[in-house]
Amino acid sequence: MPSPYNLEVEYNCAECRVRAERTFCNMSASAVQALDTVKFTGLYPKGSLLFVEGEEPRGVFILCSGRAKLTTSSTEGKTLIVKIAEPGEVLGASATILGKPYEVSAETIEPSQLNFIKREDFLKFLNSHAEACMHTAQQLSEKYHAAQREIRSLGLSQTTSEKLARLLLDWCDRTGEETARGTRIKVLLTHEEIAQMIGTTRETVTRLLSDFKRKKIVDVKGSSLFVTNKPLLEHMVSV
Amino acid sequence: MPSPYNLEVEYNCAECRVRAERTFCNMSASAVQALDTVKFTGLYPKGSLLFVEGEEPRGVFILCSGRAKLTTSSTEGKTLIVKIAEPGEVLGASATILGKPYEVSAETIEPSQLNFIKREDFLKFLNSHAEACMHTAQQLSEKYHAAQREIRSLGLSQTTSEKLARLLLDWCDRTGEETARGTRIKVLLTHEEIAQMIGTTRETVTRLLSDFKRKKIVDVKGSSLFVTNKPLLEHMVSV
DNA sequence: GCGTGCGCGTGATTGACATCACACGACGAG
DNA sequence: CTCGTCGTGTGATGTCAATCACGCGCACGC
Repeated sequence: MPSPYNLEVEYNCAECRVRAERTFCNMSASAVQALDTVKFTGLYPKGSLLFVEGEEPRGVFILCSGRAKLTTSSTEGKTLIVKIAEPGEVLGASATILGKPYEVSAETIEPSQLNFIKREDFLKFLNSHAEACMHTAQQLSEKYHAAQREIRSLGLSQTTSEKLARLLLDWCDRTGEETARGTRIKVLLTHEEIAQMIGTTRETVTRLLSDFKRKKIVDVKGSSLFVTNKPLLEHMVSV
Repeated sequence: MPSPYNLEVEYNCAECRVRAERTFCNMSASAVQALDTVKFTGLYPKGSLLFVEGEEPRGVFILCSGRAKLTTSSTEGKTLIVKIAEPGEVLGASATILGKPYEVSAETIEPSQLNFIKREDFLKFLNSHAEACMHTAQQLSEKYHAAQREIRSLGLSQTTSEKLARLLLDWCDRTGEETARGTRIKVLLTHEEIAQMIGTTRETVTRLLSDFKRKKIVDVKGSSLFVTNKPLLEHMVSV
């Protein structure tokens, strides 16, 4: 029976078919079994707030399917999208481990399946399963690497067009699909959100995209964006 | 006998007096003993390059004393100082764990004592000592948190003066010393390096500091900088 | 001593981007 | 159908900071 969100729901980690592909979940049978006893599986519609920046850590969310945006906001209401989390990522791990407030907010941008683990349970789990702890360290390392890339991008590139170019290339690598007309990426973010990803304003994104279109670098058809001249994009990205 | 760098050198982790204060090193006697057998202790003068961005990970450095700057550079030679690492931090851990190239370069900015552990030895150590793995996860969480703060600072604050203000406040918290004339911080970085920390140019840093002096927010005496009006600085920082 | 390099201070100029402002189509709710 | 809302396109204007350019003091070597 299909779920209300057209998602295959897997309530049992032990039977999850994609487990082996996931840094964290790829564990021995006994560890997975232990995981199954403490987790709470949930389906979340698009727009669900998982946790909010500054809140005390309740626990971690394992993103089984779907995607979530991690954001941080200034007191003036300006928002920065730090990262788009993909399936397999563990959200809120660092705050949970340190016992410090969540440093970002997490919100699903697609219908998503998540496994929630309470803080104490998660810590106990890590302490009793060495491999889980190792995998968590790997997850954290990956997150740290991604954060470093973000820092590079924000701090080293002076021009906004460069940041946008890098974002598009990133999307090509991550979710791009090669077609005769170039690499296709499905843009499910608004210009406003794109602006929040690269730390600029909505208007600038609109203008830059028009510019890219005029220069025949990209081509927009509905929610699809074709990157027709990837070399030129790459050339714009010095960092 | 004093070392050539006026540092107390501790070649034996088991006898290290500050071990308990360090996230990573604060381990059981047996684990510390194991650590002692695989580490290489070294004294490094100011300006030593520990590892370089892009290089294959040889292993990790535990910063026992001194400080190091972590940098990343663009192909055009522009450099960003990502972080100033303080004693107790483990450098290169994420790259070593993932087996991916170092994502930053590390260079000592003071004479420093470091313990080096080869990659295989470090991974073995983590696998055989659960608590070490846990502490590494904590270290990585802290690094990730710090990176998030950096991202906030770079991405959310539009004006450069705000970034500089935040940096100064950061230094007040970290190494500040309260005096009758305000909080004193010792600036061992050049304007150029400060610029690289907040992603701007040397000239702008000079101008902003003059500006702050004119506004009686700070006062510079040699390599000491007095923050005389901290509330005003805090007011500039909205993020 | 004198050069040489380095860190700092400032001016002039320019370009990129934020900001404000408005218009237009799409789409859902009533 | 009509009205609001939302995402998008685009112009006008101002401002902040990058860039270039130069001078100045200070330390260090020979």
